[in-house]
Formats: sequence, structure tokens, C-alpha cells
Amino acid sequence: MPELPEVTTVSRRLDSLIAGRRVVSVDVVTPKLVKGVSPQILANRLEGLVFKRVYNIGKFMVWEFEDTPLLLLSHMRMDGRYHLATRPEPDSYIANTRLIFELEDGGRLTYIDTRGFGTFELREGESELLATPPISLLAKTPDAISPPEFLARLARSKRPIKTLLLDQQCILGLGNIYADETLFAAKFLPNRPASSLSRGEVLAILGEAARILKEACELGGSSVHSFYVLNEEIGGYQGRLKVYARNNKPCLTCGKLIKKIRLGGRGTHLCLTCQR
DNA sequence: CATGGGTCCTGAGTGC
DNA sequence: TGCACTCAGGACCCAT
Repeated sequence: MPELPEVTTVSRRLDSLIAGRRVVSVDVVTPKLVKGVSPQILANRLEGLVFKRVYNIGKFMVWEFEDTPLLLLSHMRMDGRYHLATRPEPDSYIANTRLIFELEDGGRLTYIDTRGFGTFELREGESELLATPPISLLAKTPDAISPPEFLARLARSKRPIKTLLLDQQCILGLGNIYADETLFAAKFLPNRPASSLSRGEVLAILGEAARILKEACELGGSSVHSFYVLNEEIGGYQGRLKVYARNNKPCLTCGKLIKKIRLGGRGTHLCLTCQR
């Protein structure tokens, strides 16, 4: 579900809310979310630690703790979201709860994930985090990427440009919503072979991607289906979406109907008049 | 290496 | 109302 702006928003909110608070227990409700070590070991190693900082690298979340290099690395995949309760009622179970942090002050941080695709794993320190997959494989965000490298990558691929925009090893941060929005803004059809794009066209795509991600971050992300920033708050970028989830609605630029097609297994929204 | 397809899983929406 | 079917914001894994 969440793309870069959503993960950034959730990470910042979590950071401001839980820094300095101690974990007394970790309940791994769905064991398969834990990668690399057993759920019991992950829980044991986190119990007693104090949250220090939460931040994100692309769509991954990194959790730091006081007085230890140990890191928690997590990903919300499609449906993940967090709920923080100050004084949870005894019977306040939330459907599809997958993992729970019980806090020393009585608070409870719950990770909820309908399909249970999210992941949690440990890293022994920042050097290991950065040197091992998946983090070691990630590209840079559109504002920080090296244009020559990005151009070279696109030049040797005949795959649809949208498919490459979704590849986090090619460019970091876009998901299905913002890939469609970026290509509409840059006026290119999603199925254009990447290698058919000129240098100027590729730079235009980078510019629009950076602009859209920045705006969405500032507005707290989008909310299209079931996205919650934290505790049911709604992202402000939803009203800015021009093609995503607007199938059969008039294009805001030309008035022709927005089409929805399937590309690389993903629903893809576009305007046949505005995009070439 | 690049590529395309399958897979993890639950729930909402749609059409009959 | 019930049922079958499709689709959903992601990334990994595996053939080819």
C-alpha cells in the first residue's frame, strides 16, 4: 500500500510519538512476518529496549533504540498500518493485528496488515543495514538520483517505462499510484519502451517524479483505499490525484475519459490524449 | 543479466 | 441473498 510519501509520513509520526518510550514486550501474532530469525528471538531482543528514532529508506522503515546498535527493519507492503493507543481497553482487538509492542507507560503500538505481507527483521548495526539486501540494492530517490546512471539504465531496457519506475533498484520511492501520476504529469504513455525515451524526456520524468513525491510528502501522502497514516488520519494528497483511481472519469486537462489498462500485472491509469 | 509470471493473503466490489 | 470471480498502494522467487 504505502509508497514513499506514506512511509515517510508514518515514520515521522511514529518517531515523534514513541521516541524515549520503553518496550516491555513484543507479541508476534503472525510469526511468518518475521524474517531471518525466529519470532521468539526477535521479540526477546527487542524487549526492554527504548525507542530512539524511526526513519525510512525508501519504503522500508528503520527503528533505532537507545544504547544498542541493534536495528529493526520493517516493511508495510500493501496493507500495513500502525495504531498507537494510550490506554488500550482489554477487549480492543483490531482485526488483522500482526504484531504488538506493549510499552512501559501502558501504551500499545499495534501493527495491522490485512493480507499479512509486511515484514520485520533485525540488523546488528547501521553498517550491516546498508551493506546487506534489501537496503544495499536500493536506488536513490528521484531528487537524489544520478541522471547519467538512470539514463543508462533506461537505455538498455525495452520494458515499459512504468515497469522501471516501479523497480526500487532502478529508482526509489514510486509505487503504483505515483508511477501513474508521474507519467501523466510528464505526458508519456506507461507502455513506452524505456529505451525509446530521449535524454530530455527522461529528465522530465525525473523532475515530475521528484516534484510529486515532494508534494505528497508535504501533504502527508495519499489515501485511496484503506490507507491510514496513524490512528486513522487521512493523507492530504488524495485530492491531487489526476489519473489514479479515476477510471472512466474525465481527464482534468482535456476532458476525455481516463482509461485503465493492465501493465506488467498492475492496474494502470492514463489519458490517451494527453500522454504520448 | 534481463524478463515475465507466480506467489504470499484477506476483504471489498461486481455481476449473475 | 448467495456465490464465483476479480482486484488491491509491494517485493521476492524462480524459470527461461
